[in-house]
Amino acid sequence: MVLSEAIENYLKAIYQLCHERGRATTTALADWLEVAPASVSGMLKKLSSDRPKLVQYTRHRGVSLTPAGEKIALEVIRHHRLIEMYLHQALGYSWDQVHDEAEKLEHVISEEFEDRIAEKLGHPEFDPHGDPIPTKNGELPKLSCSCLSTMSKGQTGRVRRVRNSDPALLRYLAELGIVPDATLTVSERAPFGGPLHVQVGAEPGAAAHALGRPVTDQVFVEVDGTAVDE
Amino acid sequence: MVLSEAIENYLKAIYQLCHERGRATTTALADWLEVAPASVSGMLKKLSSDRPKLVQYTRHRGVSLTPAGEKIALEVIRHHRLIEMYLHQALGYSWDQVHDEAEKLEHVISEEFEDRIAEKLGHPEFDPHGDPIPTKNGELPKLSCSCLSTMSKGQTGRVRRVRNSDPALLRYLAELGIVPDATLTVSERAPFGGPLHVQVGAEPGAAAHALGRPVTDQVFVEVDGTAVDE
DNA sequence: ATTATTATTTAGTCTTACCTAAATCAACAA
DNA sequence: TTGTTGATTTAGGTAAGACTAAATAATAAT
Ligand SMILES: [Mn+2]
Ligand SMILES: [Mn+2]
Ligand SMILES: [Mn+2]
Ligand SMILES: [Mn+2]
Repeated sequence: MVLSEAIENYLKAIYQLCHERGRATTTALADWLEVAPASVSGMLKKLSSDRPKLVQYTRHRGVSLTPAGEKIALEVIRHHRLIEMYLHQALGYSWDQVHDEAEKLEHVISEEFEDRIAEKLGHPEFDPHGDPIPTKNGELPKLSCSCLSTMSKGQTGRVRRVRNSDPALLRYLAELGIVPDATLTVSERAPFGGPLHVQVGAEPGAAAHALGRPVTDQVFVEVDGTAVDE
Repeated sequence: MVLSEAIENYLKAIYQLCHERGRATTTALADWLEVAPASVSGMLKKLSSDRPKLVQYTRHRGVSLTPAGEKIALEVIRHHRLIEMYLHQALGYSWDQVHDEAEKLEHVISEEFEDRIAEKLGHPEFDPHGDPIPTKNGELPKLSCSCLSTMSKGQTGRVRRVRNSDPALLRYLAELGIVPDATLTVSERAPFGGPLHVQVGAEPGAAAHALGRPVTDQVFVEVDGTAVDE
């Protein structure tokens, strides 16, 4: 069963939408994949009538993945994130460059290639943006963290994940040192949705950066003292 | 101007056929690409009427590349051979595994990727089979060597290139140590197209391997003393 | 309970790249 | 010169996967 690039992208998109927004609708898929809604309808009809059944679809009611479909989606996501990590670590790509390249490569590499880069990287659990890399049997490392936008003054934490959105934003964050594993402290929080002031690094004297909501929404932090201590 | 995978494969095939057999005919292309001759006719008609013109084609008369077409063919070949080399050197693929993976990857990697792996490899001139890697401006390192089948008893030389054909044959040759840069001596030559006895390595006492014509036809050697000395 | 709006599907086309079967061309021998 | 034959092209068709425009269903507003 060899799937087209288009189908792999649909399965991946359905997976992501279901997990990030609870459900995958025709329009949301059309937006995500940058095709016309009518094209999505057509593809969903085809996918749900194909066997083995990869998606569960009822007209006007959105779509979800069957276990078989989810397995494939996770394989493609594993390819994507492993490739991103490899480009970053082994070939020196910056984290804002890796996505587009991975988007193409994910569909053409062999299992051999996947295994060898995973090996070279020491079987990483996360990609350069902090997104978890599914294992070969489709398990996802859990990561528990909260959005930087929700942190309050005085809280400290460690950056776990940055949403892989606009390359320019990623470059900006990298400049500030806001990358996975960095330590953050919220030193100030302006009222009425005003900017958040954030210190990067462990030193208490570090300069604070003022970050607006569009930025803090993209950053996820594991806040210190979240787990009960002692 | 972004070309489909199919078109890139046609251009590459036309290039290779013209250089290895003098001309590219419809049937030869159909064989090479494993499609029906009718499909080749259709594609050649399309390619030769597209602009910019990548091929020069007259019905019943074969096809050749225009300078623009040759430029693209060489870019794809550069991709292919660099990728083969990278898979071999950086990821530990054996030389019989690299071709199929490269055949897919060559169409999807970016210039960035090309540049970075070329850099990592130290801008190699040859791929794992000894095929020359075109430079970024489309120049091909020359390699002057002759087929092992044509060598006579007592001649010594250095393996330069092995035709990238059957993976099983490549594995066999690797076992014998017949890989680019190896030193060979023809110790015996049976008459009437009989096997060639070949010693691998520089030591005079090395065991000789008997190789049949189908094997020796695939191996190319730079024979010692070919150039006038003193 | 209607009406207006938005989301989604259906209908009808298009492009790319392949296929088979039938027609035609080119080259060579009789 | 005229067949014969192998190579090649044309004709007609399929399958993906996209699109636009028109129809319909679902949802929200009156
Ligand atoms: Mn993709
Ligand atoms: Mn990522
Ligand atoms: Mn190819
Ligand atoms: Mn090669």
